[in-house]
Amino acid sequence: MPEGHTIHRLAADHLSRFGGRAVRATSPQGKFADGAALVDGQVMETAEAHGKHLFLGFPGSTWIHIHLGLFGKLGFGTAPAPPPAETVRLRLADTEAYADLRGPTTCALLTDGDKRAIHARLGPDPLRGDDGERAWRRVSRSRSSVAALLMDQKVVAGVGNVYRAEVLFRHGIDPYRAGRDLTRTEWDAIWADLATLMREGVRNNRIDTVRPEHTPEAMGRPPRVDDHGGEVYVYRRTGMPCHICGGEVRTAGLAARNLFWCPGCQPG
DNA sequence: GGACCATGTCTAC
DNA sequence: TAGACCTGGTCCC
Repeated sequence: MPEGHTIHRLAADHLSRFGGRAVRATSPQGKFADGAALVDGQVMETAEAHGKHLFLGFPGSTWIHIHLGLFGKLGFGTAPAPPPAETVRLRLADTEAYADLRGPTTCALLTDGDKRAIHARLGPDPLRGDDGERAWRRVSRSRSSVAALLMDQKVVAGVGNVYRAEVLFRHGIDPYRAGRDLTRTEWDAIWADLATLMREGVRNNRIDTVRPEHTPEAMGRPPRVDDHGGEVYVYRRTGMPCHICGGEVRTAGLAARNLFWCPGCQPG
């Protein structure tokens, strides 16, 4: 269940295992059989990510485009690969390693032109070294809530429900505030923080957002591990006390997703 | 074994 | 905004 940091990590993982090497490609599940046959035996030349989209590059300007969606997973293993499960959409393998893709929203072949079109409809990505200027132009003109804007991939590519909730908490911003009511200073701080948090997410392969001074050890409280593997302030902590003010963390539906925030620390 | 939920996105109404 | 879609983990019977 991936946000942008996971996809950038996966791009790097593909490059380190398969970059410059010929790979066998198969689709045990069958839904990508034609695509797999076309790249089978080809050299993986590059791998890159933009937001939550992963692109694996093969000769002849041919790309495998992968979007994991909510359920998709990519798992790596060491050769020899075991018989694949029936749900594996795509298996890439060489003599050293294999990668199994399951449950993606998208796994398709693209031309260069197709790929450019995807980049064009995505907003700037903090993990691609983009600056926040283009995003600010949209945010500062929008009546939509900052919570909705952060999840809009045309505005910012790569942010998902966890980073949205956490970055707004870290900056004390009410998720329902309209984008056009943010100050430039607030937006710049959010953008810079996203870049820092997401880079750390790539490095650690998990989302941690709690500042050192707010860890349980620093605050003299019992240790805790949030059930998605990282340390967070509000994500999926509904009804629990806020680490900072002790008030109750709240949740609400916003555009078919769960929004989490602390009304005490993020006043409207 | 079944219901339900999830870090996502698209489409139809 | 509701429903669809792709999978797997957890909880409850």
